[in-house]
Amino acid sequence: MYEELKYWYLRDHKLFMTLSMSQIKQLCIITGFKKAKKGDVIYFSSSDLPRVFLLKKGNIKIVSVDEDGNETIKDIIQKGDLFGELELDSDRNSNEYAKALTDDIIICSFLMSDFENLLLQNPSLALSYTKFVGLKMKRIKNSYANLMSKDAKTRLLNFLKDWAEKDGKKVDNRVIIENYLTQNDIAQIICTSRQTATLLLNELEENGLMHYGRKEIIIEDISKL
Amino acid sequence: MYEELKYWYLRDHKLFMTLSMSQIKQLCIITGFKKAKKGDVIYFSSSDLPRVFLLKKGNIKIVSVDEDGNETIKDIIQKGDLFGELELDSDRNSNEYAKALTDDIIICSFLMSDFENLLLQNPSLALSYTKFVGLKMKRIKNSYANLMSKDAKTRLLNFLKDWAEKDGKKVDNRVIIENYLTQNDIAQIICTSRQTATLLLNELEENGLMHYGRKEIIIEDISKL
DNA sequence: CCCCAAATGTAAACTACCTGACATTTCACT
DNA sequence: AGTGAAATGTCAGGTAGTTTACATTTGGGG
Repeated sequence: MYEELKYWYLRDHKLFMTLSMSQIKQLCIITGFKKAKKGDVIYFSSSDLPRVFLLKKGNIKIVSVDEDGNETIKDIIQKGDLFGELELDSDRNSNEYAKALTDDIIICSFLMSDFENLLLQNPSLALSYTKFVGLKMKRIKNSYANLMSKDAKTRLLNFLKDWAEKDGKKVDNRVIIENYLTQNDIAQIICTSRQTATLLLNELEENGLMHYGRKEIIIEDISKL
Repeated sequence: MYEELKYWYLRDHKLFMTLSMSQIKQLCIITGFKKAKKGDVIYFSSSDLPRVFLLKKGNIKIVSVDEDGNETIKDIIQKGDLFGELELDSDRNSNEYAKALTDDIIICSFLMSDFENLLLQNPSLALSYTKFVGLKMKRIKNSYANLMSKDAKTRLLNFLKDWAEKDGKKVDNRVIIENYLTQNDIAQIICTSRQTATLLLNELEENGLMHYGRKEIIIEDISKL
């Protein structure tokens, strides 16, 4: 039954819905089933075989450290997201690691080579996957354009709107987001200093546009952001 | 013979090398064969069916215009590059256009729907294509990290090294690049103002590290950049 | 060959943001 | 219940880079 559960976790993802049970079993996910809790550093053991990961529950951030020791948040992964070597082209020299942002993390994983084989046998899956990667690329390109040309305030606003849409519970125009990010995290995501982020958040608060709390974020009127 | 030429242009690309001639013909490239010269604005007729493009000769830039009218260079496309709706997911609302940077541009194109069908019939092509898109994504991610955390000077240096590697003729440590970018273009690519770019380029010139000319760029010692 | 628009050069004023340096608050854990 | 580390709040000083505003040079088209 426990075994079955693992397969189910994969099957549950819309990318894999069209696969038969035997095909899912091919992905040989036996070794790839992990739990973690808040603050845990999760992976990128460069010794290991390259893998693709699927986050079933919780939220994690992908952090990369450059030669100067600067930490950059590369990505926020949410429930249902695939991550890891999506490029299907492993170069493990990148200095990245993942960190759990919430308790109760569940991650499935499978070997890239198994996944590639499956793609070869299943063209429509390959096409879906290609579109999926493409979509991801499009998102990156957008946030990219956003970061470059706008000032910190606009970037924060855009990020909040984005977050609210992806993760918030909306009642009329009031949105409540379960918060798993510190102000420092937010600052890193929108590429500014912690101080500036704090300043801007407080400014929004004074204007009655939102409330930042450690547990949740309340946006009074999303349309006014 | 002219017809044959078109097929050849496609076949010549390593992504399509494994295809049979009949498969290539499936791509129905008849309508997609364009020439252009410097300064020409090339495409993104949103009325048209979504296409994938292949640049056979020359250099072009993809420019996007945001609501404030700011122009951002999204990409520089070089000979052999695929571009356009690589995401296989057309949303044509984006305000993008392509502009020829050199004379003597040759572009092939094919319909996305044809391409998708081909991918479905040819899983190994699908896999190659996915890897190809993945690689592109990785590059974008890198330049992204680069742009955010470094100052303008470092960004310029990185761009120059990159350019030299992709496009330069190297003799020992001396690299000559055929220049198709104005200083303004360079400024936009590294996300700074034209003035700053000019300043930095002249600084490099004074230090004897490189020479910027409208026709060519000479880097005296690439290892010293 | 000349002209003009585009590309390049230069400089001062201004500003958004970063850095560093704290004080204060919160919350997880003993 | 208390405490220490992490998160948040606040402020002054410094600066990289933008903006504005012009002057100069270049090269392609008539």
